Amino acid sequence: MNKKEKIMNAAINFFSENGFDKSALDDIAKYAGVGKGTLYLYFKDKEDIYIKSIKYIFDKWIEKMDEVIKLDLNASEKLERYLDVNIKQITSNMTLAKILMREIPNFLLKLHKSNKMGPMKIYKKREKHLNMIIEQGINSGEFKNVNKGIMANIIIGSINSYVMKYIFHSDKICEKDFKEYKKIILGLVKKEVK
Amino acid sequence: MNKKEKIMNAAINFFSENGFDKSALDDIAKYAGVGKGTLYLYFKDKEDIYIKSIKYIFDKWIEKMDEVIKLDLNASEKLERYLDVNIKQITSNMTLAKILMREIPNFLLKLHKSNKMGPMKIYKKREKHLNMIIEQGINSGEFKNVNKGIMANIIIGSINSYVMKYIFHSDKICEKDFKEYKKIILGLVKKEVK
Amino acid sequence: MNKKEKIMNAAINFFSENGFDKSALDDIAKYAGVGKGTLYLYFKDKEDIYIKSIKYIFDKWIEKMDEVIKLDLNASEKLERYLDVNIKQITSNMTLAKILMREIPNFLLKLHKSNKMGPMKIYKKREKHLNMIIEQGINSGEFKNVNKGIMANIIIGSINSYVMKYIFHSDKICEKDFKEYKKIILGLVKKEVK
Amino acid sequence: MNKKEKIMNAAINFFSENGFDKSALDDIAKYAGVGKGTLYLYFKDKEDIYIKSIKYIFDKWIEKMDEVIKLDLNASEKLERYLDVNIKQITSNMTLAKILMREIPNFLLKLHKSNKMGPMKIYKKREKHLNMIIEQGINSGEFKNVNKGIMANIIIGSINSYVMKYIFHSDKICEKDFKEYKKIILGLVKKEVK
DNA sequence: TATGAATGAGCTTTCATTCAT
DNA sequence: GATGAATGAAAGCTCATTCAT
Repeated sequence: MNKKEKIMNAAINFFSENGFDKSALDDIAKYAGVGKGTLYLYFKDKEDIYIKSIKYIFDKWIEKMDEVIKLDLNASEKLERYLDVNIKQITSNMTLAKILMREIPNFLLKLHKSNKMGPMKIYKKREKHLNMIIEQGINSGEFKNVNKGIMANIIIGSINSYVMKYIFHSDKICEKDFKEYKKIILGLVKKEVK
Repeated sequence: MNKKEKIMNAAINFFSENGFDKSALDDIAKYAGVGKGTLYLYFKDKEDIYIKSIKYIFDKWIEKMDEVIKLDLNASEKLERYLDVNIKQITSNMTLAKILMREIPNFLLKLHKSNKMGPMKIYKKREKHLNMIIEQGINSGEFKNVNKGIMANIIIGSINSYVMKYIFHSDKICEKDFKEYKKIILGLVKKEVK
Repeated sequence: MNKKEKIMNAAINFFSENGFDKSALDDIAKYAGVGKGTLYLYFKDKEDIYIKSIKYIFDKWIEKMDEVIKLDLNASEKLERYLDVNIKQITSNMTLAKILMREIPNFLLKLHKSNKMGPMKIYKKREKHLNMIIEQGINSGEFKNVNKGIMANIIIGSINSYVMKYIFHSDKICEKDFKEYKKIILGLVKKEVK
Repeated sequence: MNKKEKIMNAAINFFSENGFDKSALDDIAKYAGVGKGTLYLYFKDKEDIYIKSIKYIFDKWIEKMDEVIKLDLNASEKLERYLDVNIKQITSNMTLAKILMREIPNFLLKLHKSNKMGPMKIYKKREKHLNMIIEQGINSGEFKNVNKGIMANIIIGSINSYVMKYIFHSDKICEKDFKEYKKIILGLVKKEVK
């Protein structure tokens, strides 16, 4: 892991735990094992560390999702795997969960305010992925002819809800619940079998 | 409007726009038309203003939702009205939308950290409401026998997704989209008609 | 002395001794007997403290010069008194001397760079004063018909030179020297007596 | 130009424009085309670069003045040429002008504070030169029997005033003004002709 | 000899909180 | 109750200097 990555890892650690303003560069530097001045060799300022770090962890996550999309599976299997990757990944990693829940909205509003919506495209990835899966399912006749955009948003929203639940009741989330959840989501899109 | 309310209104205004840390008590006091010291007569500290203000706006919103719940309607009509109240209210009020999107998660994580989960019950209200509506639908035979908890979460998540979309593309959100959205949500729970 | 003046006095003390950048607001606040934050109640930022403080001491000095100008004296006497006020005042006050020597040029270049030349008019006061005295002398027939502007500049330059000498050899500057100096300056402008 | 000179040239460039504290060694090294560490092979620290650079440009300038002193001219011609060298040189080179106006005083106070007055002798050169010219004039009967030291200081001061005027009103300074100025300075020392 | 990545002391500035009035 | 002047801890950021290469 090079120095830039060390810094981003440290940053993510504090940002996810305390949010942007309550995270001190002093702590991030110490945790990363570098001098405070070193941060400024790799990043322009605190916001730059924040944005690049969020994007960094997001990109790693998106990679995993992209892999699923490329698999040679039918739409139902793919959607199931996709939910696995999303929920399992997130709920096995409190940091990612907190980022998703608090920092992403904060991050988007920040970008929105400063008109730097470029990086926001990372956020649209999930929407795009789900659109692709649903389209595949419709074309292959597996899925009902639902409105892709709206359905994608419903699924994303449900993932987020699930994550939020996890953060506050992580003990009560179990494999059985998750199976039930997946079954319902699949039920939303799959054609009824007579 | 008494002084405490004036302060909370001012607070909401800044918190929703700039978040907790970027909102200055100086501005809040000025906007509320009271002295800075006065804030401390009504609230313990900044966080107390934050928590009470979020709760305040939330409660007013919950009241509206409670009204719907009490109406003498069948489950489908009630769910539709409930979505109306949620989406219409939120998307006609950017402040509320931003609170929902950014401050609520932040707020919950804050409470979670400081072990003051008491106020969090306000957040469970929507879950409870939806549970009630779905239960009514199931009992009356209108709705399929879905898992209430999971379905409630899916619906809440979809509302949140919808709000986020609104914040970033408020121009593109139209009545037609909303109708389609409602039809789909209702489709999730209603029994098929032969 | 009110708080703003206390701060400016403290500021002048450090700025004259160490220059702008080597003067710490921490020290200025401590010396002034106020909290660091208090500086920002009375001034916008460090540069504002600097500019206002320089202007402050300059203005007090200009007042003294203005008094001389208003005296009912002939031009020779007035010029002599003017040199007294300039040299005596400066050389009895190392702070003023250092301000004149280092901070004023620095100050002017700063203003020049930031295009805020408004306050520079304070610097033109001496030029104006001398122009007035010389004009009076010419009109009354006491002085030769010299070029006022150039002569005023020569006199100002000579004062500055004198001050610089003082800073580095304050021990060697004596009353006798000063008398000689004044005689020469007066000799530059006064008509020869047959 | 060797590396040391390259560095001093770069240094002068920044010091004259921004002063000591606002000039970054980073920029100086880059401008000089050497590594930042290299600065420390040739100089002890930033102040050393500053002092040696000022001295360097000063020495080059003094050389020019020395040449005039050595010329086989009468005192009046020499003084005129001396003013030419001073004013023309300075006012054709904003860098030199700014050094003279701001950095020299700063430089001298710095040296004075750290008791390293050795290099200050460079500053006395002009005084010495003028003393020599005036002495020559007095001895040859061209000049009045003025106090050399004081007269030298008056002339130096007038040059400085002239330079300051130039920096702020460089457009308005013209050949005609300069001629008038020289005539007056010469008038100060030359014997009246019946 | 030459480098530039790395450092951390030191700076300015902000702002929640206090308290005398 | 109501105020706002005063505070100082805490933060982000800069940059002269070092040192492994």
